[in-house]
Amino acid sequence: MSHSSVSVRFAPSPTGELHLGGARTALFNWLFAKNQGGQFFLRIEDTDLVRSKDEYTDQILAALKWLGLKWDEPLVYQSKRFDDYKVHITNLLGTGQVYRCFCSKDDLQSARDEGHYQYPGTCRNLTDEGVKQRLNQGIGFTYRIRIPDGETHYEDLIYGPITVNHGEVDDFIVVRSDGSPTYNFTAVIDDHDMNITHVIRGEDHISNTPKQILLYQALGFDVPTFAHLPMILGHDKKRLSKRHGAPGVQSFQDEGYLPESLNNYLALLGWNPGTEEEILSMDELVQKFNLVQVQKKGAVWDEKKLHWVSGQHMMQANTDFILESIRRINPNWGKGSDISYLISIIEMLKQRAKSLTEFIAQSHYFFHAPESYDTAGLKRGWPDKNVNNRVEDIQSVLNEISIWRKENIEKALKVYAAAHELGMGKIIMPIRLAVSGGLTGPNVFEILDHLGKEDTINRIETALNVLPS
RNA sequence: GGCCCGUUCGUCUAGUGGUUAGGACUCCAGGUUUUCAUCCUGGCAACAGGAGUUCGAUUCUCCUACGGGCUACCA
Repeated sequence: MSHSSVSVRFAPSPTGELHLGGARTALFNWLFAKNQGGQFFLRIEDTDLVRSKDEYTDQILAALKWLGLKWDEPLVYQSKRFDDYKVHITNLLGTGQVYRCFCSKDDLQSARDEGHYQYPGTCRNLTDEGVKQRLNQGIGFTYRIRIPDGETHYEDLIYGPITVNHGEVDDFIVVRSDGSPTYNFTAVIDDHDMNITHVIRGEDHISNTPKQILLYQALGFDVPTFAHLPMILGHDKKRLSKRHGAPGVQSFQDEGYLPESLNNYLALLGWNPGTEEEILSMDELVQKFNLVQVQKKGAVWDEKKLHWVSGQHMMQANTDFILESIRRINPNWGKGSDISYLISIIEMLKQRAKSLTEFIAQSHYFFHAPESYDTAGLKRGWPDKNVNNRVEDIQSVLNEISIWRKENIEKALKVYAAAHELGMGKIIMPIRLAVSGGLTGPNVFEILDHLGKEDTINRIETALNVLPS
């Protein structure tokens, strides 16, 4: 039934939550698939029974959902495919492309410690008799692939032609002594069984690729196309990790970033649309994405730029969507207020908040009278006792307003300012301080309008009682 | 140790055998905004080094340096 020619997969290992590098790999796979009208699959690489945890799988899936990277069914778990792998081992053993290795872990390790980095080939040419003997003695064994002479060449969609001499490729282990298959082996079989056409993954897999190609050939499978993505780096230019304090994707959600912001920034890390546009919606990313524009060089993670990108998306974001997103990280936000009130607050503030958490912080005074006043703001806006007299005047001016709308408020205060030959700043700063506790925020007349007359008058009253402090 | 990959402003990047090497983030200085954010203007700031090819190299080739990755019975 599948008419699409392109199939890709993201294959995380559930040994930790989804990190930024994984998210970027997932995103690029997804974008490529969508751009090509292909399919995007997910495979959980849980062959490491010791380190894999279900809770990590759950976290990874949740993070991908949040990012909006929907995957096609079925979802593949490698741990459920051990029987499939076994069949291939039997065949490969039959043709001699795989052989049993009876070397112990310790022996191999000590050889490495002495500077012999490659497998010495101890068991490569054991006679049938020799094998039988060892089996009878009950010696544990692994399966290794027999790498033929020659060299392997492939064309990386991002890095170009890559050639490796087989002298550099070890007879690596494909099945451990406990019978479990290793990564390079399972990845090849799964990618084949899942009909993966393009393997898009991190650059750290470049040197695995020849090994896998050799495996494809031994198994008689078609070799897919490979594309390796450059790493995401920390400020020390080393691969980004927890050591850099790099958080999992989940925490970006908690910090109030919109998923499209993270996706947009992640896309810009190692890719560009070929134009000077930087703020792109998911649809635009899908439309413009291609592997040709992907960079070879690793890219340093820059939280500041993410923050800027986030601010751009906040400005453009749909108001209802922002409300929904805020409620997701803070279900109590604006509880008890009319939706229309909340909507108007969002429209006022989304221009100046760069994340949802900033937004929540900046919206506080729309729901609660200030409990304290910004110190630096007081210095400028309410420096001494003289201000109180003026504020009392203003309070009564406001009190006279019968139809409480921002135009009327503005007009009344301007009249007052003109009559007393005062700059508007002298009037607005103390009022802003009184109602919001600080000197930043949207148009002050609009704030008063939203707060309502009673609240405004009360907050000014409170300020008159406690200020200057 | 070996192999593979990479190298343009601090960071993300554009770019061409001849360009004042462009943009974005950050930072700084102005302007607009009665505040803040936005917005506008301006500024700082890069082709790792050395050979070679060439009339001419940031661009092509080689070497060096530096950085990264892999070299596991991890993925």
